[in-house]
Formats: sequence, structure tokens, C-alpha cells
Amino acid sequence: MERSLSGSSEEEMSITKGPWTEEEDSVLFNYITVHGEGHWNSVARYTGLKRTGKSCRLRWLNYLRPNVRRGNITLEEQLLILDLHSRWGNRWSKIAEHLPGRTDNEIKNYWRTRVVKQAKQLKCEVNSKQFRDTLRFVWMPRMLERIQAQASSSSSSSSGQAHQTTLISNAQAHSDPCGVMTTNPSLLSEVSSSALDAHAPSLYDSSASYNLMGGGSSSSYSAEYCYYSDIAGNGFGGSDLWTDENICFLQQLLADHDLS
DNA sequence: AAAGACATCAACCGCGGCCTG
DNA sequence: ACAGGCCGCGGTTGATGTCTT
Repeated sequence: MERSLSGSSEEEMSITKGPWTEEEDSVLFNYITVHGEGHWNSVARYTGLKRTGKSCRLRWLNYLRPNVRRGNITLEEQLLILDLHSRWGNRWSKIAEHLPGRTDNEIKNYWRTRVVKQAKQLKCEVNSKQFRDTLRFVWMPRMLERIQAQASSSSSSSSGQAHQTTLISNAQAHSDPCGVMTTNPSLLSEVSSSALDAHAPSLYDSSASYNLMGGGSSSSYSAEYCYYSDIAGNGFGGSDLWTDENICFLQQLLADHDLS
């Protein structure tokens, strides 16, 4: 696929856009293997590829680079993404730094195709406090439970005290064929701690901003949280949390409590 | 089986920051 | 100090695959 640009120079007129061919991939891969990353405009120039430096960089980082992982974002990774996004917002490259092998593009796509979609279905603004609290107090604890369930199914340990240790061990067990961790264990530990705190609301400041009910007292907060936590724990099914069934469940939950 | 709707993901674009001369 | 080039980031688009009717 070759389209011309509106630029006037002959060079600009012959720039290739669109999907990369195997041949182009091979040329780029071989060049970077020999010369290393960087100087992307030079890469484009010296390889003879009719691509911009930007395009070469993107193709390398998102596709050709060794250890790049695509598809099947694990629960641990989803949990990390949700947590890190709650801290940093749309800082995709920063978030990607903590998910080895994952690219900012992939994380961004995950967020837009899964999380934003679910927010729409819940008729929430994705950046609204209501939706963020839903993620934090319903989805994240639920993800954690699933991760724990996966871990306990492969481990004899089942005590609550061993929860975090088990979780981290599980994360460590998820390494790719090249031995790269799928998740940063120290970060996952931090995430699991904060998400686990959701099971013990008393640990939070009573005026904590995390209030699924949208501004009630601390006592109603605790009581309501227990309710949500219990229902979340019992109401979801399936291996994928982002299912229509679960969204309907949440919609009902929000409607019942006049949250929308 | 075909067509339309929807979901996913690779790639492009514009902008801002940094570096260098 | 500043202008130009390069790089990286985040937002958006378009192609392709999958599902539904």
C-alpha cells in the first residue's frame, strides 16, 4: 500500500504508509540488529526503506523488538494497568515501563477498547469519581480474588495471611519464554496491598475520597463497601471480568443504589 | 451465505520537549 | 537567545477480523 503525501519534495512523494511487509520488517530488523536502536531518520535513510523515521521507530518498538509481548493481557497485568492508570492517568509509556514486554500502544488500546467501553456501558465518564471508585472497589478486588484463586489452585497454601505472598509468587511464575517477568513483583505487591485494603475499609481515612456511594458518611461507607464487596465476590462469573453479564450486574448494582 | 455491526489493533498524525549548532 | 531537526508521547484513524442477524 503506497500513498503519496502532500509534500512537495520527491522524497516525500515516495513515502510508504500503511501496513509493513515482511520484507520491510526484515530490512529494519537486520539493520537495528547490527547498528542498534535510535537515529530513526538515519535508519529510514540508510536502509532504503521508504518510511519515515517515526514509522520505523514505531514498527520496531511495537512489533519487531525482541521480547515484545502481544495479546492475552493477564489478570495481573490488567490489575496493574488499572492501578497505575489511577495514579498516573493516560501516561501510557510510563505505565508500560512496569509491564515488561508490553507497549504503550497496546496498553492504550486495552484501555480504550475494554475499560472505556465498560464505562460507556455503565453510562459513566471514564474519569468520573464514580467509575474510578467502581474500578477500585469492585473490579480490582475481584481481579485480585481471581488471581488468588488461580494461585491457590496451583498451590497448597490457602491461608488469608499468605495471600500477598501467594499472589507475588504467582506473578513471578508468569514469565515469558525469554525469562522476562510479566509484571514487576514489587509493584504488584504494592497494587495487591492497596487493592486488599479495599477489603478492610477501616484502614482508610474515614474521609477517604474513595466512596462508591458518592459522598456518604464513613459508617455508611464501610457498610456499603461490605455490601459491594460481598456482591462483587459472589455475583461475577467467568474468567473474563469484562463480560456483558458482569456489566449488566454492575448496572443493576448502580441503579439499585441510585448511583447513576 | 451474505451483509451489516461491532471489536480490536496496527499505524499515522500533531504537538511539545530536548538537543545542537 | 533562538531556530531547526529529531524524538517520544498521546490521540485518532482505518483496516481487518469476528459476531450477529
